[in-house]
Amino acid sequence: MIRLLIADDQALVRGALAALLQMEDDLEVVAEVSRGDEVLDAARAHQPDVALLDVEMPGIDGLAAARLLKDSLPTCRVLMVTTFGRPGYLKQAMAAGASGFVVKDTPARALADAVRRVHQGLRVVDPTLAAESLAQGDSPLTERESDVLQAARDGGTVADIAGVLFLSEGTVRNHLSSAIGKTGARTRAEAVRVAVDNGWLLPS
Amino acid sequence: MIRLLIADDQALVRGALAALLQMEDDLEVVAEVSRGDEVLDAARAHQPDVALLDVEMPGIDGLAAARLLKDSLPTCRVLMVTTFGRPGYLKQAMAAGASGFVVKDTPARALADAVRRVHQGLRVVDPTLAAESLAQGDSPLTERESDVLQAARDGGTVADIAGVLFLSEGTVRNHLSSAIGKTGARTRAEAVRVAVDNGWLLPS
DNA sequence: GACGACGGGTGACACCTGTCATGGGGGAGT
DNA sequence: ACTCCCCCATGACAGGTGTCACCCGTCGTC
Repeated sequence: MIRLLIADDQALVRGALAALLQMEDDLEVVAEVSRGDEVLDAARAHQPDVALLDVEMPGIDGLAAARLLKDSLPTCRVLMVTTFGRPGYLKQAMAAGASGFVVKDTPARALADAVRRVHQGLRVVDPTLAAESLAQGDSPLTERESDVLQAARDGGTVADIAGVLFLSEGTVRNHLSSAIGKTGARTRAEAVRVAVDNGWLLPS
Repeated sequence: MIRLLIADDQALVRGALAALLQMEDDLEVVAEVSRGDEVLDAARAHQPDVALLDVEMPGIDGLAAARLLKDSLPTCRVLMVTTFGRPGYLKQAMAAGASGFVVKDTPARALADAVRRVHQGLRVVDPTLAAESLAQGDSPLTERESDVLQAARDGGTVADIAGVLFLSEGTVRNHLSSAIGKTGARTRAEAVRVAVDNGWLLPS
């Protein structure tokens, strides 16, 4: 019996996923949580063998949750199950200690197999996503450039960003200009879009 | 036996949803599709009593699919099941002839009930969402303003937008300015964010 | 030690944006 | 007819934005 923990903020998806996996004879869902910051406590209480984590979650995101989980319960394998196949997420997930990375657009039967493979200690990665991830490489953005883009996400002005990050407006403009150049964009908004699509920015 | 059609682009969610509903004795999933433009054909072939449609789908979005479905198979009830609780989506869904609107963040047990209620001819609407929808009212944007915001979504310049919409740059700026004023934003990007959050723009 | 990459800053400049005034044309309601 | 609203357009203007050159200090590396 493989003991499972499921973390997803959408109750319907979470329940449906549980129903799907519960149908397998060798799988058993022992815990369900809806927030990233509930993962650790639930895992400690129910000692799952495999944790299925969504990336987008309230509280803390799935990647941070995976890190905490790996720190606290090293024997528990982590399988990321996410909506968006952003290549950057895969890298971050693997760096966070995840054993697998599956997009929600995979055949339903494959999930149970993925869970079993992960439980055996194998790595499971969506092949097309892995190719994309390797093809494009790491994020070209420096930490500060990412911060600035992150702050520019909801459409604030340079002054707003400077206020949030406690920077001079000129510095913000410089970082933005650099980020725009590196992303191949021609506008700040375009640069944000590119960075988000590639998973170079934090989730949420 | 209530015959169901499930339309969702994420294979995992679709399968899991089917598994969840299949567990009910009075429900039967007769068709699953992953694209909006496959809904009509599948419905004609399998004659479902209730169609569960996601809003975000490749091909055509769930709202357009609901319209087609209502035109072609009036006896088939439509229940929208979506990720994002954008108040504007609810209005559009109801206008498209949907009988119900459920967010994916509802308890799993409630879905089967919703399906049964819809099948009986009742309307099912998320209460908190209905309140929001009523509170904020319709989109204040004119058609052209929505078009311009839609075109501005991926961060293009005024010239780009003007090129796509075959408008003068000045006109684009005017529409943008008007949209910014109506949304209470202070930047084009902010206006886009507000409009998207409220469901005033088309999905995708 | 020299070098380069990064973070932070300033100043200047061309260009883009957002706003406003103003105009014309068309459709809907009174 | 008159009014109101929407759409399209033009011109002008202040302010925001993107780019560049140049500066400093720090840190890791060769």
